[in-house]
Amino acid sequence: MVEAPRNTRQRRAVVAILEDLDGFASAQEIHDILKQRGESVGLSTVYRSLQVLADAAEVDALRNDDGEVLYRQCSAGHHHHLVCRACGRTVEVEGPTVERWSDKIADENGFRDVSHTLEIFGTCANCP
Amino acid sequence: MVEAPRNTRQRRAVVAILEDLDGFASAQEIHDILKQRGESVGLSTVYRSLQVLADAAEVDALRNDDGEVLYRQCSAGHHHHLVCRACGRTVEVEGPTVERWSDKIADENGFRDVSHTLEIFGTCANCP
DNA sequence: CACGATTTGACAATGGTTCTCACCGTCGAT
DNA sequence: ATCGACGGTGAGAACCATTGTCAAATCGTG
Repeated sequence: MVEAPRNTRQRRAVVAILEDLDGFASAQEIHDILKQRGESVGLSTVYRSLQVLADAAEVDALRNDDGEVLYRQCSAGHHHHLVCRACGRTVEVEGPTVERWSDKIADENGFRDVSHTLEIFGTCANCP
Repeated sequence: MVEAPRNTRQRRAVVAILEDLDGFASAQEIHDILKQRGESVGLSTVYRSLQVLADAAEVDALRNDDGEVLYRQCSAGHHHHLVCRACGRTVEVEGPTVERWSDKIADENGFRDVSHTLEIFGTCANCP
């Protein structure tokens, strides 16, 4: 039997931020926002909470060009992201064609247990 | 007029390693291999050489799950990778459909300066 | 060869992330 | 309601890939 995670102020605060945010944000950004709101949470705790949430697939995680990990609360199910490099605004997109294509490629080359990563980056209309 | 890069022992050594290697390798791994071969090259120099090569699109770079950057000598032109999780064997693949799809998605959402990352992971026929 | 600009490399610095560990808070049991 | 075991917290240190520094070595042209 697995222990249920405890319901702490800190974890609730992190989840609340993720619910408010539109796009992807780094752990450090979330930490800063919490501080601004006066709901200070230790940086370690922010990292830990995000890891737990990501492991539970309650948030999506990806790396930007700088190698930073960004987190975002997303809808369930397999999807990809169109992410603004400047402001992090994110559009969830589906690509059934891509899924089929990647499965076919893998099959043709004798690969099994196939997964893939696909993210699209750009600058959104609101950013310079 | 841009200066041509100099032809130094160190840079030749790094390129030679990349030619020998089949799959992706990190800067640190390449540095270690150089040391083993007795062709010691400073770590900074390995990083710089790889950056230069990556900027010139002579090698491809991608990040593994741990955030390390991996490098590999690849054929010219835009392509993606089908990588074996177990042995690292890599197959270069093209996906013109995917390119068009991602451009279309980005355009429909008003994003510009679009780039994308796409890698396929699986277990190859030689691996259990 | 000589010279100047580039490159190198030992080392320090950076920065995101993880670890440590003593203290705290939660929550099931009493 | 309160207890107590144990997971959670947080300040700071540690970690580690990568980048910056700068004096000394090297390349290649004149």
